[in-house]
Amino acid sequence: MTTIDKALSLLACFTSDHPSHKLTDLARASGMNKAGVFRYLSGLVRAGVLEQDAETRRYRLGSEVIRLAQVRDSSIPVRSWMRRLLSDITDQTGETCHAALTSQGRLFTYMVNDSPKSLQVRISPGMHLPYHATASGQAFLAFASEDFVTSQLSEPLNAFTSGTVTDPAVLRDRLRHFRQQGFSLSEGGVDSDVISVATPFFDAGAMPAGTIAIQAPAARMTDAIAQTSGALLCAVARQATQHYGGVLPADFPAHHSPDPVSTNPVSTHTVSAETLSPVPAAGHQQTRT
Amino acid sequence: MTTIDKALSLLACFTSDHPSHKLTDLARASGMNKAGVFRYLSGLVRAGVLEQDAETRRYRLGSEVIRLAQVRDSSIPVRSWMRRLLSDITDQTGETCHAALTSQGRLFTYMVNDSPKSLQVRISPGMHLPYHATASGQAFLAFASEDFVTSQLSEPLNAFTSGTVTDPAVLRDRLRHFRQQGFSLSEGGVDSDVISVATPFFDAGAMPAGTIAIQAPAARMTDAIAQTSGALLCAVARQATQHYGGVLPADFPAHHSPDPVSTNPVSTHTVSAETLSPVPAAGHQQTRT
DNA sequence: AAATTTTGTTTCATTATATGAACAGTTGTT
DNA sequence: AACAACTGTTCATATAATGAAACAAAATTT
Repeated sequence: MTTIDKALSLLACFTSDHPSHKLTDLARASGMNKAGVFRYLSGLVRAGVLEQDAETRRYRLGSEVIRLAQVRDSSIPVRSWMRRLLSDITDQTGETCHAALTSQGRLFTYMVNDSPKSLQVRISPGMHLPYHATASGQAFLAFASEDFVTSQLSEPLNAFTSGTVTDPAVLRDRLRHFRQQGFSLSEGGVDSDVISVATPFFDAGAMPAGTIAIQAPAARMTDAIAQTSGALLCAVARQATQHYGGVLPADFPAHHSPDPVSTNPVSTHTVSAETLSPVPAAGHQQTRT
Repeated sequence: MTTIDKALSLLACFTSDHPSHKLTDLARASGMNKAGVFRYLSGLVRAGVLEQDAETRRYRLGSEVIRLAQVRDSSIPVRSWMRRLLSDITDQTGETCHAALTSQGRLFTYMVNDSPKSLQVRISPGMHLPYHATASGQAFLAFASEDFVTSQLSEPLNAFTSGTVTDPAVLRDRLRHFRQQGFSLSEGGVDSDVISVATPFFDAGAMPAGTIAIQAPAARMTDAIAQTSGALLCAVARQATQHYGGVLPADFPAHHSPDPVSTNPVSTHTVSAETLSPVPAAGHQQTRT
């Protein structure tokens, strides 16, 4: 493990649930020496990736990460088309939906589109989604590599409700089924009385890059509606994959609903060499006020 | 210079203008050894901060930065209230406005709210704003530390148009005036025919944390309108500072327009220890290098 | 199609940097 | 005031970073 790995591994500790940390806690959590952690944190602060609260001495993420995220989004503008896709989904189903992205082997919510209804499922961006207990996670696993599934199902599988499936064998069965039908369905995996349907979208290597999911109160999500929602999600995932510059796996089902989502094409800003390349070795200019 | 510093210094090369890079270019740009840069990049890729295009071998920012930005925003929710402030500004003025944030001593656009008018000034988030040539940059400098101003005015000051002020002495005069009136005004500093008004908002140390600016075609921005806009911006900056958990410098002017912006209080989600974690005390500060 | 240049990646002996136990300084608490 | 908890610093030792050179694979030119 290099020094850089050790330093950057600290970043994984910063989550929505724990957005700031004390030095000692980080040292304990990471199992590394306090002095070393201090040096790493100092480096991260110098780079602007972290900043330190002058009063409390706690470390939190710095504004550089905001700049970086903005730059990332300017080259791979997921935000813009994802917003439209989610908004289309809510228009058609009336339910809350969200997109999740994978980073460092973990899945986290990326964007949420709330239902206009008064009884809605609450979810916020940046949250970690456990693979085994969420529809998104299961949709992801259903199309993930065998190795990845194995590694995830070897982790301790916490039960959040009495309905959480924690038996690896049962989960594997479900994943097979989900892969076949193209979307996952989870009833009360994290919250009782919430039913969720999800499907992954794919990167250039036909591996899942993230998921799109619909969540509704159990009372509103009948079997029939779940099936329709699943088909809708598959169609949306197809579009998302295309915009992402990815390719669908060969066995991704074609629910031949001709064009379930809006017909007006979203800006076809795919991730490709064209999007990435235009960097002539010239000086930068033309910033506008 | 530690290894971490060297590795993280590479991140500064990723900008809106150059969102992806080849190994060799990064080595040249950073003046470091190719093998070393390769190792650093590999580390950053392992951490998910960067990812490498499988085809082109180019490096671009990874999805981890998106997660981090989301986490940062969940603890310091600038996005939500900034969106409202900008939207209020455009409602009142009809012009395009934007917010910029500082990171690593540089200013970059953070959020843009476009004018509904057909002739609008185009600007995109994540762009680098030169201090000397933009209203935002000058507003920032006007309230920045003497050392920082000196260091910035020692840099080469590029002229983007014939109207760009590149004389440090003249700039210093302007900054004094801008500080006195609370907002800056720049005519055609980067684009001819664009007039821009800006004012900074502040962190807990009363140092500028970012800026808010209005931009309009020169034809629409008369002197009178510029003054009104400036006063409006000062009031908005006051609110932004409050939401940010900052304090105004003692000499920040009070344009006693009773309540120029909307009266409905923005969600009072100020940045404070409560937002940060289970730690008492109020307010926080940023360490500034 | 062959030759040449450019580029990403690996190797390895040398050297500088990371390491961590102990210490010092600070803040908050009993 | 003494104590506890924590952040930050020191320094001899060990380990990881370093960079020139080599290599393989593209890309470009001849």
